[in-house]
Amino acid sequence: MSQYQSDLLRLLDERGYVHQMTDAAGLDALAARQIVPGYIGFDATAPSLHVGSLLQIMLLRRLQQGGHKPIVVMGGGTTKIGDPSGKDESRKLLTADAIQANIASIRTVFERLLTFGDGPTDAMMLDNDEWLSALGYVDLLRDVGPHFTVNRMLAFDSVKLRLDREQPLTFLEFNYMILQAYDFRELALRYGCRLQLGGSDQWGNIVNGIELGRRMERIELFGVTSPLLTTADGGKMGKTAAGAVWLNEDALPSWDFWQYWRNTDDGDVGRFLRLFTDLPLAEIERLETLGGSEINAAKVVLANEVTRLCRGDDAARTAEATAAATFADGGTGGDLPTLTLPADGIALIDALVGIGFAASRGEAKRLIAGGGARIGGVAIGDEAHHIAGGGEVRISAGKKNHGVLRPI
RNA sequence: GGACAGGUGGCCGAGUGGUUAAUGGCAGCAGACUGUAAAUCUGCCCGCGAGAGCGUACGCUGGUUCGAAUCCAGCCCUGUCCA
Repeated sequence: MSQYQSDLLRLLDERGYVHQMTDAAGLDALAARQIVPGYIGFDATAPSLHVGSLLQIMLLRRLQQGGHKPIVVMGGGTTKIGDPSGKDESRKLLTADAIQANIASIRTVFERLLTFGDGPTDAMMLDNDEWLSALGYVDLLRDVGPHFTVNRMLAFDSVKLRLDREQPLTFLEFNYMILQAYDFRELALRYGCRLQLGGSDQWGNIVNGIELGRRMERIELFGVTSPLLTTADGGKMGKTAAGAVWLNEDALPSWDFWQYWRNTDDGDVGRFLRLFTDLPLAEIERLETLGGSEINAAKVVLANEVTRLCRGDDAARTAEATAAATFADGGTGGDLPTLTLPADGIALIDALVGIGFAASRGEAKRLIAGGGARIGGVAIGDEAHHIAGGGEVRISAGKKNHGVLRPI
């Protein structure tokens, strides 16, 4: 396994980050010899990335830990286009202002996971709009166009999928891969970037960039892709009752974030510990051998570590304390969602909606009818139930969603 | 520009005048079992309403009809082929 020379490849390999790699020996030699600037591109379509992107961010973190320079490329320019990969619908186009606001918001998470600065291995964040916007169409066609054949572009999965499904693929989107390849070349010229990382769905795009670099500039570039992360039951990562699991705290409370990790499938625990935490491998190996219900201890460690990385120490500690109070003692912890309880009480339905456990009154009723609504741990089957005011009340929807009604 | 096919609930996909708020699958939520896991089984799954019911909904606009997702017309969008 670890016949690699470089710390970087050894690190990536032993923690399970590598799906495919171009010229492993070449990259290994390079990384052993010099600081390798490497980049990953991120979307700027929303004000926060979600856990699906965390693996990529961790790749950059490992790059830095391995003594190299991570470059975060925000797709300000490419977001104006939309990557057709893996999507079967075109994305909505965003205004420049919205994109800039998104980038600023996303940056806050990167600052927790990477060390930014001016040093040789400090991270930097760029916006590809910087060079893409300045491109002249004719120049681009002349310089880059000859290096792409439509034949090959049509063979790409991202394109083929759309065509096979008889779904529209606009020319705008078709050009995405060209611009991404151009990014790599541009980063190589500007910053000596030699490596692009990404999810396995980016393999084609990455290889394009490598080829473009070689053909236009005769630079040798490298690519590494990480495995597509699915949960043990085959689903995509990153969905909860409330929707996507956002990395930004203002998009998803840390309590919910912590809970997401706490509820990891048994079969994913070891893998996730390796990928998403800095725990030493020996420690992880010990944790993943825990059997039966003991594996819950490992899940708590996972939740704590990931929350600590993404949200900070306090967030992790509060969430853990809340979980202990809520689940182990059946009480209420500080992190639970709260709703003020008026002096004359509140209808159960309104409380469920108000605290966010039901999206509509109808949904709240169904929850009650299904036996999922609890007050102080006791299931309430009466839709018209009224919660009396006065003291603090614990309200639950199902076994996992708990909240507190607190008198004013 | 022409011919043909198509646009249905988060997604896929049935439905071609009435018992259709619309079969089925996926995703999601809840219950049982458990370990805040998985698998399995059960229920739920547009909104409002205690309820009878009401309001919205099958690309858009208008029409035919007692009654339309279903028929007609125009428009918009997509695909395939032709020019």
